[in-house]
Formats: sequence, C-alpha cells, structure tokens
Amino acid sequence: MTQALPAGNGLGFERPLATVDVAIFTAAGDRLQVLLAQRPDVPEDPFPGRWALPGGFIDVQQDRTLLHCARRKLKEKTGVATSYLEQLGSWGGADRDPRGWSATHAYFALMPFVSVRGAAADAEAGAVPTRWASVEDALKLRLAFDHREILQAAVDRVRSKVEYTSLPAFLLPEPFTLPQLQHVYEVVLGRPLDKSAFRRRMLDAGFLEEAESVAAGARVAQGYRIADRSAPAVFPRTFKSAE
Amino acid sequence: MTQALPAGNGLGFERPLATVDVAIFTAAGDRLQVLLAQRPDVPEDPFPGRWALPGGFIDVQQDRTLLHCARRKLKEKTGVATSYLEQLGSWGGADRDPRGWSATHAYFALMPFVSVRGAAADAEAGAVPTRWASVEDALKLRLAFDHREILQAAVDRVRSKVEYTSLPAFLLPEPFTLPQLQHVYEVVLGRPLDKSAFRRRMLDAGFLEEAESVAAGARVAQGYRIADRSAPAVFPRTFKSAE
DNA sequence: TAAATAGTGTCTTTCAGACAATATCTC
DNA sequence: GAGATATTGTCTGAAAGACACTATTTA
Repeated sequence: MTQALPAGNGLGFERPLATVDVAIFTAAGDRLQVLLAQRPDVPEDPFPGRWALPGGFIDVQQDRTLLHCARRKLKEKTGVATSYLEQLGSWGGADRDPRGWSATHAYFALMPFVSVRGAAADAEAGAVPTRWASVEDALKLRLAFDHREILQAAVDRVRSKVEYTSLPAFLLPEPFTLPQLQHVYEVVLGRPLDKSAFRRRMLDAGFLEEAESVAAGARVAQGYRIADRSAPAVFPRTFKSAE
Repeated sequence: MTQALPAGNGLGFERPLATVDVAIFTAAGDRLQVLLAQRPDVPEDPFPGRWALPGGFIDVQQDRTLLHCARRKLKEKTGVATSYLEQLGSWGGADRDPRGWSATHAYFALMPFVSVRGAAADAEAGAVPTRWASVEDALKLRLAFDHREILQAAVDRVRSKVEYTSLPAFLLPEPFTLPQLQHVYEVVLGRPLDKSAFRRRMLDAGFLEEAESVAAGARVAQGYRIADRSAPAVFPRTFKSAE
C-alpha cells in the first residue's frame, strides 16, 4: 500500500497463481487413507508423473467461491458431493511452484470409503489417475509441490480434532455401530480406547441418533446416524488429558 | 483440470487478485481491541473512506511467502515486528471485491498495547490512518469488503482458543502478574474466572517463567514472562466444561 | 492499622480410565 | 448352548469450580 500503484488502485500488482488442493481422507483396511492424483506425465508439467493431492487452478468463470471450487474438485475426483469439508489453511510463496509465485488454498474432506476406480469411470475421459494410499505410505512418497507439508498439516489437524470431536463419524457409511465408530477412532489415533468410556462419551455428546440395527460382526448392534452433519460435536475434554 | 489449457500447463487461467489481511488484537481499557485502517478516500478505491482490516496485495517481488507478507503488513501498521501471528483462513470469491475475483489470506496477531499514532509517525509519509477500536464497535461498523465476516471469524477463533490455551499472555507487556493475566482472560471471555482455579491452571501448565516483581495495584506481585513464545500452551481441559 | 489486593487450602463436582459383570446374537 | 461381541456398572483419579482463609503491601 506504500508503493506507487498504477491507476492508483493496486491492480498493477503482478498476480500470483491461485489454486485449491484437497486432502480427501477415508478409513479402509484399518488405516487412514488419503486420495492421491497423478500429475500428467508431460514435460510442460512442473512435477510430471508425481503423485499429488487432488487440486488445481481456481476457475474464475466457473467457481463462485473458494468453497465451491473445493467442492468441485472433490466431486470430480470421487463423485461424492456431500462429505465433511473444512478449510485447512493456505500455502504460498515464490518457490513452491516453478511456474511462478503461487498460493494454494488447502481443504480437507472426510468421507466413507468408495472405490475410486468406479468414480473415475464416472468422470470424463481423460481424467487423471487417482488412488487411495495409507497416510503413512503417502507421506513417504515424494509428492509434487509442497504437498507433503500440506498433507502432514491435514493429518495433524485431523488427529488433533479427533481427540475432542466427533469427526471420525464422517469417515463411516451410515448407519454405523458404536464398535465400528470406536474402531475408526482407534485407527486414526493409533491407540486403543476403553470401550465403556468411549460409549459414554459418544452417547452423552448427543450427536448420534438411533437408526436401524446393523449386523456387523458376531452379532447385530444398534445402528446410529449423525444427527447434524453440518458440524462435528465437540467433547468437553480430550481423550487423554494426562500424559 | 478437465478443460483445454493453453500451453497445456494451466497458465492460461485468469488469475484472481491476491491479498493478505491481518486482524491485529490487543487489550486496552478493559476491552479486546482490533486495529483498523482507513481505505483511501479516492473514487478509484472500491470502498473509499471505509474502515478495514490492515492488509493489501501480495507483492511477489518483495514477499517471499504469505507469512512474510503478513509480517510486513503488521510491521508497517504497528511498528511491531515480534508478536503472536497465526493464520486464520482464506476468503475468496467473485463478489467480494468489485475489481474482480479475489482471494485474501487472513491472519490474526496478538500484541501488547502500543499507541498507534506513534507507530504511524514512524511510517513513511502517506501512510493510511489507523486506530484501535473495541471489537464490539468494530463489528458494528460497515467495514470494507467482507472484513466484518473475517473479523468475526478471528474473534471467534481467539475466544475459542482462550478457553484452552495461554493465548491471552501474548496481549500483555512483560513482565506481567497473574492477576493482570486473569484480567485479560476475563476481558476476552467476557465472564469472571475463579482466582484459585486460574492460578493453579496457569502455574501447572508450565509456560510461565518467573521475572522481577511488578507494582501493579495496591501492592506488588510476582512478575512472569512467557517461557516459549513460539507457541501457546494448551491446557488439558476448557475453562468451563459444564454448561 | 485499615483497606485492598496477592496468594493458599480444601471440599465438591465432573468426567475419563480401568476393569469386571451381564446381555444378546450367530453358529 | 458355546463363543464372541455388544452393552452396562462401579470404582478410582485428575483437574476444574466454589469459597473461605491467610499474607503482604500501600496509604
């Protein structure tokens, strides 16, 4: 604001590249999984052939807001329109994209597992290849851009919110049982939880509504559904206060 | 990613305007205060004469990263280089700026009170007018752009983190006393806290180190300093679990 | 020495962890 | 009916709230 501005309105500033990336999580195979998309293997691309978080340029013709842009990318990659979607943060700088100063608006999404091959079939021809990878595996890859850092931040955010919110419920198809929900919590947290304390906590929080019973394992169990999908429930304490 | 791209690398997309805005908070006069900057009163400006959060365009020549850009704006407006600075989120869309599709990266900062007139004197001639306003007053103003929404989000974030972190300590000049710290907590939360529980909590959290005594009110009290300014301490529970 | 504020002690309440006990379903 | 898993009950412990109490400093 303190420099000479052409036309006096700031429009003379060179504009950075602007993208949206989405870390899409699900739970499968006793692991937290994240969706990866492969960069096109052409020399013009900054990271040809590398795996990356799904995302891309904001389309100012098509996207009314950042959130719309994120929903569009989620839909294009998974075919899923409704899922938990939260803004994670933004990463921007001169060095993160060889094509120039760029800033990305990062989101994360939580959804029940769907086969991603099937979703890709729904997409238009020429859709980029996508696959689920366990978070540990994904973090070991040399992801494109600074996507490793973004993925790490997304995982940190999810793990930390799992300690005191009902977020993992969004990873399950409905209706689900309390043992199934506990299992997802344990998968994300990487440690076992006490059954009794877990059930008390979930039921006291009041974010579940009873649904039809589910025949999950050796016997049927009470099914539940998320009462309000607009936001996760917040518990009064974290799972493990003491260390 | 599914459209025809000039040169095949996405650089053909029209680029949105890119800005950084900072909600800078302090505590003064028993109120949480936020710094406002006045938009230039010229017809080319989208909101001439209106109050706004300090901020402006990213300068790709000058700013290495988004964080650097935020620090620069903080420094320009307050003269303060060191303070707590955290990313809040980003707001972007077709309608938020009449000049075109724009996205802003919003940060919030916490700092001890300084007179802003003095800081403005340090700034170059032509610096825009700035002033502190209580958060309630600021939210009643017709701020420029969507800054009311961003300010509300910043206030919500600060209020919520105050329930379980040591954030308010960053609003005080050091050394400060525990009664002073409690007072700031009460100002931000808008409700009184129990003295005994408060002191236990702060001291048990271990984020304070003893400093010289301070003659604050009717008698001197033990002074304290933040042991680690890089991040706030997190308490095992919120202040008020029950409702 | 009185007023005011700094600082402490202790009882109660809330809710998570541990773990045992009981109920229900499938085979 | 046996085995497995779902569901409940009870005891303990950590930390917050309530509130009374003591200590220190200034005027």
